[in-house]
Formats: sequence, C-alpha cells, structure tokens
Amino acid sequence: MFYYQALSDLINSALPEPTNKPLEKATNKTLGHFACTAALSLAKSQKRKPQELATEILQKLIQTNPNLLDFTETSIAGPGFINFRLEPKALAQDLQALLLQANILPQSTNTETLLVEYVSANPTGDLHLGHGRGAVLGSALVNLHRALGRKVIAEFYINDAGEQMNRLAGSADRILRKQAPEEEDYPANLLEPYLLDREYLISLTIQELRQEIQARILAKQKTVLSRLGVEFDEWISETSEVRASGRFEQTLKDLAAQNLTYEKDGALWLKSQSAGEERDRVLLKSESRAATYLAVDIAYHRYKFERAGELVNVWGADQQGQEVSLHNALRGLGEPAEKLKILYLQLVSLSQDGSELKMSKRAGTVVSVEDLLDEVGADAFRFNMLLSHPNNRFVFDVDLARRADDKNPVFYVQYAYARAGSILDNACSVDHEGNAAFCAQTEIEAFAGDLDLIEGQLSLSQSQDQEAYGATVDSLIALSLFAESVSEAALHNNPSAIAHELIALATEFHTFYSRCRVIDRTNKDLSLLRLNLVSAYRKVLGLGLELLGISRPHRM
RNA sequence: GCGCUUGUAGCUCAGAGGAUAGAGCAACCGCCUUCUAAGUGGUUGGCCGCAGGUUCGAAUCCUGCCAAGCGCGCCA
Repeated sequence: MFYYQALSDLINSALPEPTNKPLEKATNKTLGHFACTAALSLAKSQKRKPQELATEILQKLIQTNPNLLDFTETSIAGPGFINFRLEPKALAQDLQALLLQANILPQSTNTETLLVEYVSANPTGDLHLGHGRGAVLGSALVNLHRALGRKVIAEFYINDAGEQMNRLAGSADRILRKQAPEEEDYPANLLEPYLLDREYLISLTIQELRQEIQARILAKQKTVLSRLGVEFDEWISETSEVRASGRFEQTLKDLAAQNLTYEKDGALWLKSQSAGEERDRVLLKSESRAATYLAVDIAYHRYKFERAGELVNVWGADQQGQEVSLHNALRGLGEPAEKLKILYLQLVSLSQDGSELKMSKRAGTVVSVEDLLDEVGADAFRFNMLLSHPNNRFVFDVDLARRADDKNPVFYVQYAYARAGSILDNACSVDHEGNAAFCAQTEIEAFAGDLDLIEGQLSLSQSQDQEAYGATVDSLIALSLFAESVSEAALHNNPSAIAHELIALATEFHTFYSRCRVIDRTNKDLSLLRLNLVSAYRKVLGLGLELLGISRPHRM
C-alpha cells in the first residue's frame, strides 16, 4: 500500500465524520506533498474553530499511528490546512511498493459483472468518427475496470433486424441491377466496395443478398475495429438473440402482465406517461405491427441484466431521447434500472490545415474511422480521442496527431516510456564505447529489495543535492498517486483522466532525466536508486499506456 | 416550449468545494563533449459566458439569463 492511501485511511478513521476525499495532493510544493482540508470542512458541523480542530485531528493521528506519522513532517497552515511532507523513509517505502507489487492497482471488491456496450453500429456502412470515439472510450473503460479486478463483458450489439436492413438490401439490389436509386437508398459509393462480385450477388435472392452484404459490412467493421485495438467478447445479434430467441415476445408479455401496455389506434403503447413522461410511447406500430427501437431496446436490456449486474452504454448524443422511457420500462419490469448508466458522446470533428472540417453526409465530408486510421495510426487515434471528456464536443487536430515529435502527446508519452527502457538497457549492457555493463539487472533488483539502502540514498541525496532530490521526490509522489488516479477514472467512467495523468507523468520523468544523471560511474549506489526510479517510471507509464490500449515501443 | 450536454488563454483541452486557475498548439528567447534534443528552461497570453445566491472559501454547488450542439416521431 502506498503512503498516500495509508494516510488517507488513517485520517478517515480519526475524523468525527468521514469525508470522501480526506487527503489531496498539495497544489503548492513548498507547503508539503499532501494536504488535509477536513478541519476546514468539518469546522461548522463540529462547531469548532478550524485551526483548533486541525490541531486536534493531527494529534489524534499521531496517537493512533505514531509510526506512520513518524515518516512525515506535518504542519498546520493558513485557515486550517494540515500539510504533510514525506520524508525519505516514506518515499523509500513507496518506491519499493511501486517496484515489488505485481499489481499496483487496488482491486475492487465489487463482484458484479459489468457489461459495457459500445460502438453497436448498424451493419449498413463504414464506421464514422463518432463510432471511433465510442470504440476508443468503450475499450479503454473495459481495460480500466478489468485492471481494477472487475469482471467485464465487452459487447457489440448488431442492429441487424430493422427496416434499415431492408433498405440496405434494396439499395444494393438496385445498384447491382443498375436501376435508379430510390429516395432513401444508401449512397452507391458507400456500398460499391462490397458489391465487386456482381455476377454472384445478382444470382442471390433478396434475402440472401441482404445476409451477404450485412456479413461483409460487419466483417469490415470488425477489421477496422481490430486495427484500432478494439475487441469484443460478445457480438449480440438482434435477429437471433433478441427476436428469434423469443426474448422480445416474452418482454411484451411481461410488460402486459405488469399492466404497462395497451392497444390504441391499432398500435401497442407503453404507459410511459404514468411514469412521469410527457406522453405514452409506441412499442408496435399500427398496421405493420413492426417493433420500434424502444421496444427492442427494452428486451435487449433485459437480456443484458440476465448476464450482468451493472451496465454501461456508450451511446451517441443523438440517442438520448430513448433513455427515460427505457429506464421506466425496465423498472416496471422489476429490473434494477438504476444499474444502467448511459454515457453520451458528443460529436467529433476534424481540424486540418488550421480549419475545422464540418461533417456532412450530404456534402460527402463524413470521415470514416478507416480514413483517419490510415492518416494518423491507431496509437495517435486512440490517445488524441481520449484527451477530451466524452461529454465535450471535440475537434480532433489531424495535423497534430500525425506529427512524429514531442508536440504530439502520444509520442511524448511513448518517448518517455522508451527512454526509460533505453536507460535500463544501457545500464545492463556494454555501451557503444565498449565499456563493460554498468551493473547487472540482479543488482538493480537487489537494491529495490533493501529498504534501508533506498532510504539511505534518498537521505544522502536530500542533504547533498537539493535540486536532484526535489526531482526525485516529485517523481515518487507522482508515481505513487497513479493508482489513485486510475481508481478515480474508473469511478467516473472517464479514461480521459488517465491520458492527462500520463502526460503529466511523462513531463515529470523528462524533468527528472534532465536534472539527474542516472548512470553515474562514480557513484554506484546513487545510480542504483535512480535506475530503480526509472524502472518504476517504465512500469507505471507502461501500465497507463496498456490501460488506454496504446502500444509500448521499446525503442523509438 | 420542454429535456440532456457544453461555455476556462488567439486555438484544442484539463481542472469533480480548498491555498497564487493549469497543459499542449501558435509566437518569442535560451540549453546537446555526457544515459534517446522525439528532450528541456524561460517570456508573452485569463471579467473561468453574464447576473445573483449558498459557504470561512466557488471555475467547481444552487437559481435565473445568454449562446452553441443534440434530443423531444407509429423515423431509423
């Protein structure tokens, strides 16, 4: 366990009332490394002066766990902040924890399966950037929750049963027969790549054609997603899993049994008004008795709840109209609707050559995931997509993403990772001038195993070289807080936080590198300390990149 | 009209009640005999949309307003 976590727990146990964030990273390094604001926030309810309360809390901390507080310098400042400055022993323990723990992330005690549904594009064409953003967000979420010990199902829902599939087949058929397109047909240029073997396709019945085109488009989507590093555990087909399985019929029966539906004007309605909505909603249309999206979604989400206790949907903002009705219907059926969270993605647009490209289907300026992948590659695609919070409209800077230099954030972080690896390689191998290896890997590991040695070197550094010591301490604090950032990112379903955290860590590492010579042939112990710090950087940066699904280049 | 989301530096974005609001891009001035200069140090740049309120403390919470995007079909 890291010092930050141990201290947080201690503070929480010492407070008269718990707070959700007992300890914060200090904004101003000169005051300390961590700060506790509990005395300020609790002063009112405790009817005490903040400074007095702070003194009292601090004393209680010292009484409860004198050992822990022995490793840190404390002070009460300003209106009632309690500041903590970690001393070499605490820092040494954190470094050791970073190096020796197989998994530095805290493991969740939540045993419920989490089902994350994302992308879920109709099999009617290429994936566009909205899908791409959802794919990156969804897959990062899956990684994140898995890394924290949750059981997660990554799911793609194939909308292969609706009217749009008939349209697709009709459009393809007319293109093959060189007939004029009808008003709602899919554009020929989108479909033509799937219709190259015209002779064969034209011999199929319309149903067979529909199946064939759909399979080809889906296969293409899978290929593109795979290039993007996005994989799924389940591909759920509406046709087979929701319709043919009888789940859809059963859901209608169950809704009726709960007295949640009624017939009117030849259509089947959901009593959504009585649940607080503006009006009732149609489930089965008049005449055709075809299902609406809402009706199918209700059945599909029940199927999800059969398999998972908690659901996350990554949806485009244009799907938000559905949510309230879906929630109400699920609740009416006795499902734990509050366990369904829907994340809405706002639009992505592109900027290139300094101006924004507006996406428009009509103008033909819709950019596919494949196009952008060709342009910038999977790593830059993923990282840059993740830089913005999904609720935000986001302008993707293509020129920046394709740059192979420090201005491109993904290169910046990957470079830090590769640089760390390179230093470690150098230390353990013959250098370019033929000098013997500086040390063996086993020596680095032995040093990591010896707490007293680490502490001794940190203390020495503290007294001999303030600047280097400062860079070392900043590094250790930043590294030891990474696990906390990951937990918080998972709590808020926000992998963007990790991307930003990685940039900050990379900056911290580059700063350390420029201030501290790692391999110093005149001072082996100091070098071993620094090599271990570099090793911790490599581990944490690598973990972060892995969580975001970005490659970890050994050399650049 | 109603609902959801957004409004922070010229641009793209962080900031989830705490101390002096931060990065990157763009612009300017520096730093390589030495482990990756794909790096780094500095300068310039802010009525945090507006107005109230809550609080010891508000970019953050509440209310109202303004602006933008998206929803509010027996569409898909």
